[in-house]
Parts: sequence; C-alpha cells; structure tokens
Amino acid sequence: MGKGSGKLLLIDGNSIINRAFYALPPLTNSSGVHTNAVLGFTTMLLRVLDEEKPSHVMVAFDAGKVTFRHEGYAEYKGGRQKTPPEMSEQFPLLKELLQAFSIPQFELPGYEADDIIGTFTRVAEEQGKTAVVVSGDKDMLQLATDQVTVLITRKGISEVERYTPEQVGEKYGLTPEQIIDLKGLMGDASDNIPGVPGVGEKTALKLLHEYGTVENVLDHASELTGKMREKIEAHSEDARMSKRLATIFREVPLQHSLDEVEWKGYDSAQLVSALRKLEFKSIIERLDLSAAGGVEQAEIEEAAAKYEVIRVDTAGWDALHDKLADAEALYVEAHGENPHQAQGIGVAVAAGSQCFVIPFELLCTPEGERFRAWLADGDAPKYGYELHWTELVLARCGVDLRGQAFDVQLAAYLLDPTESDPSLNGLLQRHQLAGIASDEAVYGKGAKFRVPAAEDLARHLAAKADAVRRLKPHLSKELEDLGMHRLYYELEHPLSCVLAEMEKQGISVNADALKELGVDFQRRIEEMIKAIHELAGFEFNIGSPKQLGEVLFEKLGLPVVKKTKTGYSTDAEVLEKLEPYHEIVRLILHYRQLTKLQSTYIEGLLKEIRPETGKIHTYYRQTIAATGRLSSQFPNLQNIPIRLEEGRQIRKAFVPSEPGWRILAADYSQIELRVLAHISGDEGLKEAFVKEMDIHTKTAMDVFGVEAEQVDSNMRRQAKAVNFGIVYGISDYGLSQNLNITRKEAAAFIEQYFEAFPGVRHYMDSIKAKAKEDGYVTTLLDRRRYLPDIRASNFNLRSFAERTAMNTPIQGTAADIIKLAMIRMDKALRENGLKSRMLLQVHDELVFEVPEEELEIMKKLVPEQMATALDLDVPLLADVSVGSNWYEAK
DNA sequence: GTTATCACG
DNA sequence: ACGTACGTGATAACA
Repeated sequence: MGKGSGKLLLIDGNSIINRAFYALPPLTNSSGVHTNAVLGFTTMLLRVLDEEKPSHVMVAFDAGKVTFRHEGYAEYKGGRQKTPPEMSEQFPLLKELLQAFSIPQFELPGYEADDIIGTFTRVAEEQGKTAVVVSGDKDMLQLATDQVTVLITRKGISEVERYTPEQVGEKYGLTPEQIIDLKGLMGDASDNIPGVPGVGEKTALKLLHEYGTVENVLDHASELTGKMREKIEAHSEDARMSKRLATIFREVPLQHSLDEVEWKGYDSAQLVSALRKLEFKSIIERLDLSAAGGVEQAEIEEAAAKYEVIRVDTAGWDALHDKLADAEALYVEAHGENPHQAQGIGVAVAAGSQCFVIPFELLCTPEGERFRAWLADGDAPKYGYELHWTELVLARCGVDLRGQAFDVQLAAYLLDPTESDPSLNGLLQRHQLAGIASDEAVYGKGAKFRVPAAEDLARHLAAKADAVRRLKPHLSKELEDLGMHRLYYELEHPLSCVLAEMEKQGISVNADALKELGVDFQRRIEEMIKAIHELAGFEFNIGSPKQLGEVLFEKLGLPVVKKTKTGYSTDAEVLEKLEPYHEIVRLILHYRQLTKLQSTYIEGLLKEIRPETGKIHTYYRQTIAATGRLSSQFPNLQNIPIRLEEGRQIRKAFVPSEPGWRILAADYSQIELRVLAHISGDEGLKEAFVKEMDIHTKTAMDVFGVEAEQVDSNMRRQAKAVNFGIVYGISDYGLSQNLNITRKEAAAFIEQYFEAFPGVRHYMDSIKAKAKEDGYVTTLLDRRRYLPDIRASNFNLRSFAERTAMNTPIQGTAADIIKLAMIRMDKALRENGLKSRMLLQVHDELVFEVPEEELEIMKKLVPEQMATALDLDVPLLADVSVGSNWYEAK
C-alpha cells in the first residue's frame, strides 16, 4: 500500500458499545449472557464496512481508569455512573468478535480511545490517506478535515450523521478546531468537565462567533456585560482547563505502522463461529454465512443450554430424587469468600438432560433428607467446582459432602497454576466452550449484591452446574495428556479432603492469653507514641508513611536512603540504616513491631475466634500459589510470629482443644536444600546431608575454604544467606542486598559456591536452558509452571523468569513432599485408630494435637511419615517437639 | 481499589 | 548495562 491511497475506518469502541447498550433493549443468549451492545455494535460495523469500503480498519478502546487528563484534573470523568455489569460483561465478547472479524484493537494505558484515533488520523493525513471516524461523541468533530470525515451516531446507532468541515460549519458555524473551544465554555457533564457555569451551547456559540476562541473570549471579557461577564471572569481558569481536557491528544506513542491495520476481510469460518456463540442468527443469515463454520461450533452451540431447568420447591423433590442416580455435577452457590461465613444461596445438580436447582433454605428441611443423603454418599460421585470450599459451606449447616470425584477448579490450577481468572467463565473461555452469565451481572457488585428472582437464580445456577459437567471431560483429558493424572488423583484431590477436615477441626486459641498480651502491648505502644511525639516536637500519625516521612526527612533532616513511587520509603530496612542518626528511629521501629502484633495478631486473631468453641478455623487455598504451596486465609495461620521473642509469645495462645492433650509440631529440616541436592545430583551436597552435617557450616567451609573449626558465626551467617540465595535463584545483586556487601563480593561468594558444588551450577544452567526450550518447568511430581517471559528480550522480565525457573522446582517439590506427608499422616491416623488430629500446615511444618497416651507413638509416627513421604537420594529429616502450646512446641 | 509495610516459610 | 532476591496474606493509610 503506497502513500496517498487508502481509506481508514477508525472506530471509538467504548463510545459505540455504550450507545448500543442504551439504545437496544436488553437481550441475552440462551445461557443468560447479555449481548445487546455487541449486537448493536455489529450492526453498525457491518453497515459502515459496506458503505465506506475501507482499506484499513481498527477499533480503539479506553484503557484503565486513569489517563494523562487526570494528572491536571483528578475529577475528570468523576461522578460518572459505574458501568453496569450487563454492559461490562459484553466487552470480552466484543473483543472476541472483533478478532473474528480480523479487526485489530488498540488501547494504551493512560490514553483514551479518542486520543488513539486522533493519532491515527494525524498519521493518515501525513501519508495522504483519508479516514472515517465513527463515534457517539461530538468531541470527535474537532478531527474533521478535508481528509477526515467524522460519523456521529444518532438515534441509537442504526443511523449516523456525516460531518466534514463544511457540515460542522453548517451546523455550528464553527471550524472543527473551535469544537474544543465550544466544550471549554459549555463543559461536559458526562465527563465532569466544568466549563463555565451557566453557559450552555447557545451562549457558547454566540461567544465563539464573536470572539473565535476561549482565550479571546477571556481576553475580551471586559466587553461583556452583567451576569455573563461575572461568570466568565470568575471561571476563566475552569474554561482554560476544560479546553485542555477536551483537546484530543494526537501524539500517542503507538509503535505501529498503518500497514498493521490493513483489512483484507474476515475469515468466514472464524466469524460464523463467533456469531453462533453469541447466537446472532439474523446476522449469520444476513451475511449468508449459514453454510460456513465447522461442525465443532455447531456442537458447542448444541451443548449450550441443552438442558431443562427444574426449580425444586416444596413440591419438586420427587423429580430430583428420581434423577439422583444420573447426577453428575454439583454446584453450591454461597455469597462471600470465607467458606466459614459465606451465606448459602442455592444448590444445583446437573443430571441427564435436567438441571435441578434447590434454594439453600430448603436444603435442611425434612423434604431435603434424601438429597442430603446423596450429598453424603461416598459412592455417589460428584463433579464440582471448588469442592473443598463447598464442603466447608455445607458443613456449617450440618450437611456432609462425600463422593467428590473431580474438581474442575483444582484441575485447572494444576494445568496452569498462574492463570489469573479461575472463574467458571474463565475456564469455559479457555476451553472454547459456551460461556455463562457473569456473577456480577446476575448479582451486582459489592454493596449492591442482590439475589435475583427465583427463576433467574435457577437459570444461573443451572448454567453453572452444567458448565462443570461440560468442563470435566476436557480438563481430565488435558491432565492425562500432560501426564498430570497422578498428581491430581493421588495428591491434590485426596489432599483437598484432608484440608477440609483440618479446617473443620480448627485450632483452639486462648482468647484471655491474647487479650492479656494485648493489654501489655497497648500500654507500651501508648508510651512509645508519647516519646516519639515528644522527640518530634509535635503530634502526628506515626502509622502514616506520608506523615512519618515528612517528620524524618523534612523536619529532622535525616538522609533519604530510598524512595517509593509515592514518596519517601520508611520501611524497616531504611529505618535500620537511620538508627545512628536519631534516637526516634529506634522507637519507631519498635512501635511498628508492636502495632503490627497488636492489629494483625492480637485484634485480628481475636476477631476470628468463634465464641461458641473458642477455635479458629482457617481456610487453606489450594489453587493460589504458583509453586504448588498452600496458602492460608481468614485468618492466615501460616505467618504467626516466631522470629522475634515478643511476637513469638502469640504462639502461647494456640493450645490443645481437649484437657490433658498436647501440641506436637514437626518440621522438615532443610527440605529445600535436600531437594536441591536430589535434583541437582551434586555429590558434595548429597554427602553433606548423608553425613548429617550442619549444612550452613559445610557451605561456609567450602565457600571460605576453611576447616569446620574455623567457621565463626559470621561466616556461617553469610553461608546461610548464600544457601537462601541459591534456593531463590541466585543473583549477585540480591545477595549483596541481603548481606549488605558489594556486588563484587557477592559475586565472588557465588563463584566460590559453584566451584564447591559444581552439580548445583550445572543444575541451574540446565534448568534455565530447559525452561527456554519447553516454556515451563516441573517438580518431581510433575507439577508444572509456565514461564512465558523466559524468552523475553527485556532483561528484567527474563531474569525474573530465570530465577523462577531455578526456584520453582525446588519450592514446588518441597510442597509436593509435605502434601504427600499430609495424606499419609491422615491415612495413618485413621488406620491406627488414633485420636490425634492434624491441625495446621506451615509449608515445612505440621502441627497436631495429641492426647497424652498417644504422645510416644506420635513422636515416632509423624517424623517417620514425613521422612518417608518421598524417596530421594538424600535422607529427609523431620524434627519433632511437644509442648502444652504452640510456643512450647519448638 | 491501590500502596506501603511487615508477618511467615 | 540492565536492577530483584522465591512464595504468600493482613492491616492501615490514602486516593
């Protein structure tokens, strides 16, 4: 395409979809997904394509919420109504459809669609091409020139008004450039652009016909009279700013050439499949595409909504009971993230060609008995979504769940643990299955949450149960294909049931002990506040990093060590460096420490103790950590203080739930370095563990080239840091930061380490190479993590991916091992008929409560099960200890 | 909602 | 030359 020929079609995506949404009546496809705005957009698009016959096409979208316009005026677009979920759920659909049309989409953080379009028209003009801009926003008229025509939708979107500079002149008596001045004076309520109050279109036009520009109007304000003069003089700054806000920025840094938006038409098969998904039958017919498209899409359409929704109420139970033998998928809906608190909404079961939906209130009625028996029947297999969470929700109203056969969320996590959208809709989309309505659209968001009418609710929950059923075969096949079948069925799936038991059990926490500690902390915090304010010379909020920064660096003039994006950094690392300068710093550090303990651990934990039982029930999330670790929420019991004595006291409140019982804790010794010894095969490292040497001392000996007797505590400390660095995927910079040494010195340590442990060096090199080759890394049990950035040309991204490649197999294998140990312990407790209970997991530690008479056997059994969970080339070792609370079990 | 900070392995 | 140690969750302040 040479210069001078060609016509660009530039579409303001946000504006058009917005117009379309409000112009067309609500419309949903058979699974309840709203589609009216996409339909309107499509109609407009086809019409303009037909009429304009462009050579190039693109659609621009606004990206993010904050643009450069907010820098000068934070209220820009403020007070706008939030986008209703029925509309926002249509954006992904539209974007998918545009892809099927082979139409490129542009968005750039910090800029709006009209800026991108403005930039394209500038480039088009420079290259002697013509352009047609489509928008619902009259602001765009400022772009009109001899080469650029602007189409503004009217009456919905089926018709457009065509504006060349002449037509702008006819309609407003202005040049296109003056449209900006018009807006500067009259403002725009929808974007929260103020303009001059009291000046509307009429007045603004009159002024502009007389004076031409905003600036000129302001310069000649003295020639005006009365109210008008007062208003304009009082709001001259508003007018100037409004003009700036209304000006389209035409220098957006886009790294694209016009060639990239050249449009050669769409692929019929792709388009028809997208249109079928949306169920836009009339458009398929209009384009005469009925014959196009593969069988696959037809199947998808057929699979969608091919079931009957049956609402179970007081009368509907019998039909459900008859079909329970065929039931496949279960979906339990509850509102809230915390399974120990979520409010039950409804239960859906997909069975044969029917989906039954039971309101949650009916679950525990006498009529629900047979259904509850089915839920509790271990021989009645159920596919589900987040079954572990579901089990806890049901348990709260005394309903047992057994027979979990497959969890689509858990499976999806194994297939890609870093996938950010774990929702059912996300899963459906990734497997190219028909989507369902978004929760946001059905229930509303945040405070506006409402359970819809029974019929709408039933349709939604039925769609979810059906989605689970449709997903299951795809996911289990993929697990099979990737060789992850055993990881799922032998590790993660059984573990989810073990976790649910632990969480239901909970751990007893002595509230009085916590409160007592809290009183002490509070007294000391108040003393410290006084002392800090006295040293500063005035009162301020020490907890505010902003105010603290001002006090330290402006009032007291301490040196600025580090900055954050928003101001001075005041984190512990910085404060430690500042300690010698002023005694206030030490107090602030201590204040921080105590307030952390008070708010997160005293007050936070007290809120989580259930008054009826005195227990805390955490929730282990099994599908969060990219490495395969668990995470703990509501509250997090994996970060209870231990490193500093003051915080460690908190652990005294964690006690056995039965009189006379004890807390038993067992933790793996150096599990990650042992894993490293195994997977790297390094002889020296393996030998160190076989001979049960102190690994940090051994490292110090090799790195510093000295005998064991010559290793002092400082050498050992540094060697320990090197070992941490190795596990994290070492870099000289990271190690230098940690040890407060120069990068050169750190690099020398690392080199020494690799010379002492050549097998480790080889492992680090080969795992990076393998990751580059495959695009992912795996653990010993074939857990997988993709590293898309491993081949990035950006140094930072690539380096991050390389460290992850080195760390994930180590951290992930350690996670595999303790998970195995948990399953084995659970089994061992049952098989030996023991009363002891597994309560907590903290990555390399398991915590139990044990009756006195089982102490001896448990002290042997637990470390033994942990040590033999997986057979490595080095021994695994678990240390065990017992106490009357978690503090003492150390 | 995002940011800074800090608790753990 | 590039500039971060790996993996999490909770809280208070701020926007």
